[in-house]
Amino acid sequence: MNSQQQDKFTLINELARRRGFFWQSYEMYGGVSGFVTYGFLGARLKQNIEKKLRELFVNKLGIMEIEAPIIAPAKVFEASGHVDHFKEPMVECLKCGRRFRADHLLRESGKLSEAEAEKLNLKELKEAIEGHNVRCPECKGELGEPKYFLTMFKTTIGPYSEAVGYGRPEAAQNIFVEFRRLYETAREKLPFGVMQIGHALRNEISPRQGLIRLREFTIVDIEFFFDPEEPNCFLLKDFENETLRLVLAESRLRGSEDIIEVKVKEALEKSYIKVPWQAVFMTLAKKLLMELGVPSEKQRFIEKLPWERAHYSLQSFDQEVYVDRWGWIEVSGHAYRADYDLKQHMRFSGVDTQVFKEYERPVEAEKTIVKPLMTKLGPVFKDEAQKIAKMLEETKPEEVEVSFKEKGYYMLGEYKILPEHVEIRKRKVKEKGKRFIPHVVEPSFGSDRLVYVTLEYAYRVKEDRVILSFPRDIAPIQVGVYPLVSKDGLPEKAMQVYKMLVDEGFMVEYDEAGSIGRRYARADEAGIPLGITIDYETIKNDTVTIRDRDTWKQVRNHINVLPGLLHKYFQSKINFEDLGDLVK
RNA sequence: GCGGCCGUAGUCUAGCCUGGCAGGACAUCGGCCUCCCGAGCCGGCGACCCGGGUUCAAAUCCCGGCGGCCGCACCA
Repeated sequence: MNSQQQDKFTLINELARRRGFFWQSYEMYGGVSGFVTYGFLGARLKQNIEKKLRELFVNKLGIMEIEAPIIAPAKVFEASGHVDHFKEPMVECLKCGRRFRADHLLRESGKLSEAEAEKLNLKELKEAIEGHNVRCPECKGELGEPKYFLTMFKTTIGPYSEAVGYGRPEAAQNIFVEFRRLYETAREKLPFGVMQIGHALRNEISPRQGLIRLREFTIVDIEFFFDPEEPNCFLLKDFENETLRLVLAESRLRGSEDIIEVKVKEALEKSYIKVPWQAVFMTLAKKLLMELGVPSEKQRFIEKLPWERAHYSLQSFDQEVYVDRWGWIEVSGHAYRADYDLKQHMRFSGVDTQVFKEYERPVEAEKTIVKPLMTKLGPVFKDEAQKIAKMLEETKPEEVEVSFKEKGYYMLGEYKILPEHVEIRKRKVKEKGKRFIPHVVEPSFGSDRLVYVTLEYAYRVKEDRVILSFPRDIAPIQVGVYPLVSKDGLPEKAMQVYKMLVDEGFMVEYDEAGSIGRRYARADEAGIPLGITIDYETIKNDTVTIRDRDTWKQVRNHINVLPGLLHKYFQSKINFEDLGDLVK
């Protein structure tokens, strides 16, 4: 195969394996799809990309970063809805053992529409398969019981099989389950954001797109909490004139994927994007990708259709980047999760996830209070009285009052509460504030996908040589140091320069193997932005040449000004031409 | 998960049809040479995806598995 005919995905995967950016894990045992190991260059590239995310969100926006376990007890993902939603119905042929998506068989057999088939539960699927006499499409054998294939990794915690745990399919839930403590740490003020960068696990049925779809991958989840009654974003004025390229759900429903280019301000005025904070995060995501080397015209935000959205989301945009092989692929998702998750965890755990917000001025209001009379509840409900009292406190008093008036009793779950069990009081109160569950917008990045698109957009071919033109602030190695030839004291001098730059905190590589041209070529392929060459002039006057990876131009300057200039260069405060006098 | 194609050093590949010592190129390492872009010379390391079968003998033929690519499906 000729390298010119291959697509960039293939070229990048080959280069990645050869130069040690990443490769498929467990090759020794035949390899397992969906798992990847980053080598020296790739691990550092990924760290540098994540460092940029931290600079952007943690340093500049004050979002708090946490690090929490990958394994969670089953309850967490039961509450979050993942146990119910993160699964596909499968059915196995009793004769040949092949497995199929149960709903797809029904759809393909022409008996049901896509929407109908998707709604069925296991029992209904079984009945539909039997009722329509659907058989194995391969061998016409009889089909067994439909079963769900759970796409979360399941395990047990400790030695007891009943202690079920799941590998997290997203890093978000850690933030929701720790909400109370995080809110306290944020000094009980809204809005505030929490970020987690970590591994997530999804047992994909058939992943085979390299870094694009993995079973274990790094996810960057940010949960940004705000008061739904005050959704305005104090950063909006900095971003309202930025443009976003959107593909709206309404136009997708009309069968068009046209991209509209709108200013953030307009997107909010026209309600294309429901929450201002979400628009701001989308803008930041766009800028981030540009800094990783993806031009804005190769990016778009596509609004998910209602049935494409995750179960927790009210509005979702996927940030997509155009790549050579697959066209548009998702690099980040922006979901408006509202109060879904905190509400669910409050329901399942019984822990109050509401926040209290003080009004500027107290509001006078008449309040109905249902006070449980323990002397009455105790004898009737015995040891359940405590629990009932607590449940009554969480019930809306008005509901109880209305029910007493209409029916003479109130059903609290399975408990029948009579008027004599409680005291209903009206009281004028000064409301000092309100209690509510914060809403949340979630920007979520796939770290591995960011690495991939960075590689693809850095990939260039110049005079038949491969160059990885990484933006200078994420290059895994910053500087190469080379003696022009390995004799006459040049290597010794080069080692001095190498050590000085290492001491200055740069990522430096020393190389004296082979011809100088070969070393430059190797460095270009590893994406090293600058090459410093020690030649015979260095011996005379302590000057070196500095070579630019992308243009192959060289400048010359004194060794002792290198540290200061290089620091400025890597902070993008000066350009290559400012590093010295142009050679030739 | 289904169908088609495929699997030989780090990479690309010859050999497979017709069974008989697995060869080359690039990369890499050591040496020589070398005053700025994968130069040259000498030398070294390094491979038949795994398992089973047929056979005196399997990279080669057969079966199964694993993995890859393409298409379908999936991607909450």
